[in-house]
Amino acid sequence: MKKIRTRFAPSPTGYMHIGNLRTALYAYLFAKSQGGDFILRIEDTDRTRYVADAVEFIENTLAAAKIIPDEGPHHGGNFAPYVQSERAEIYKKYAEELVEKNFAYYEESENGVAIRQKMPKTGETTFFDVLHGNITISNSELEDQILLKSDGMPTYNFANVIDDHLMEISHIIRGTEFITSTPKHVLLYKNFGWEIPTFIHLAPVMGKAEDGTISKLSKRHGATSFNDLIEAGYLPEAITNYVALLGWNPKTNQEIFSMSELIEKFSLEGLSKSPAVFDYDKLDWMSGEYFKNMSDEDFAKVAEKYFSEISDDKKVYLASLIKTRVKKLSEIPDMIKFLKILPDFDIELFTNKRNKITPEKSAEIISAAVEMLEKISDWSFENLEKNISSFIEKSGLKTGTVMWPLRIALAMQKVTPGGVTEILYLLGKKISLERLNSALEKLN
RNA sequence: GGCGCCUUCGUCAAGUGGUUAAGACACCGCCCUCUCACGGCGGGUUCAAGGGUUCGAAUCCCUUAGGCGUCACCA
Repeated sequence: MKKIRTRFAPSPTGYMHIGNLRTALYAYLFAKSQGGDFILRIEDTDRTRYVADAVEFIENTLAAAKIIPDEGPHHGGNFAPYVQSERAEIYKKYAEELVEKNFAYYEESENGVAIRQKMPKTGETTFFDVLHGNITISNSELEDQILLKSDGMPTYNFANVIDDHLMEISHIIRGTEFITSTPKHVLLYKNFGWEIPTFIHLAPVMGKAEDGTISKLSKRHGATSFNDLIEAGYLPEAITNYVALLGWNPKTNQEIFSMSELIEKFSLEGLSKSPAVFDYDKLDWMSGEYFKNMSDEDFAKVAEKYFSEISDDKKVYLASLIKTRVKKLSEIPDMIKFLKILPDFDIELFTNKRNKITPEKSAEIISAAVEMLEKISDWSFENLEKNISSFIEKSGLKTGTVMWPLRIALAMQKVTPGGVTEILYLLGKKISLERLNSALEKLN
């Protein structure tokens, strides 16, 4: 059997749209699942759109997503070069061959000489697409397209055919926007007498705007590039996992997949031919699943830059509290800000109906708690827990009734990651007592 | 506008003539609980519309509507 070879052929724009990333992922997964090769090829034939370092950017992004090309600009391979601007001579040769065969012709204009493909005026062209079946388009819809521009560079429609053939690409996986230009490509393959590869045109990734309208995912929908998402604090693995399921389903109820599981389970049959809306809620959930499944140590490492104000010996402990409460890393600073800076005193917070708490009652409880806490020298979490529970027991009050005013005094906010004991431990004895005493003063 | 593609819960989706139309996210309720989370249990909401074919249609055919794409010396 012929070796499966797929390619990802982006133009170097310095931006990795999530739809492009998904295309690359599927091409990669398909090749790898079949024991084939995945090729990265840069389509930079439009010299006016040159972006510095864009090739490195693409390579780095793929690497972060764990999509590793077998061949590419910096990966080597038997079909180099993998950058189209470096292959100009090749396209020129084939374009001239087409002119000789009378399938193309020269055209003069003020820009210089270009070569156009001669399209049949009648009949129709049919090609097979794995997702859509046979697609037929009348040749009368086709124009004599430019093959070689007057600057000597090929157009996309020409270069991709030459390269896909020369690089022995077996399956072309790309977006639906190329469906209508595929007959032109097919005609080219026929003109050369080349074998036609298998086409798989993927449905686009859509975005939902605030007003509910749905359109192709774009910047108006917020973070829409892989890098935007990383910046927002999602794990690359979570993004890849989510994106893989956006348009492909494994026919089981499994949702969490490692890259190797993805490769193992991937098949073309699971690909969906209708557009899929990118759902940030579900990405959040999946991201949370990844965090929860991490060890405290690993989470602390990944959240390192957001933990900068916490002393090293407490980072892993903090991680254990945060990892079940976070969907993206960028939420961490707001969540733990109170550890460093106590929000302004607000007496309203000391009133809580459910726990039957009033500012007056709070003062009593805090005062007694301060007395108890001052005597504690072993400020470990376990010891704090022990002392606090016996303190509550002796008081005859309900746990919530005692904890509420303490939490408010310590954090000055109703919601905290972790309970009062956790906060006491994180804050340390000195600061804890300072905050408690300060609240007491203001309450009296 | 021509041509092409698409259409099952709000979203991702299973489903290929006979099912109570899975599952997940989100949402709601309950339990757990010192707050918020986590975890557990439960709930509502779906076959775009209209015609056929058939004993029987989400599944097959036709029409309509809507969405998207494409008509470049961009990719």
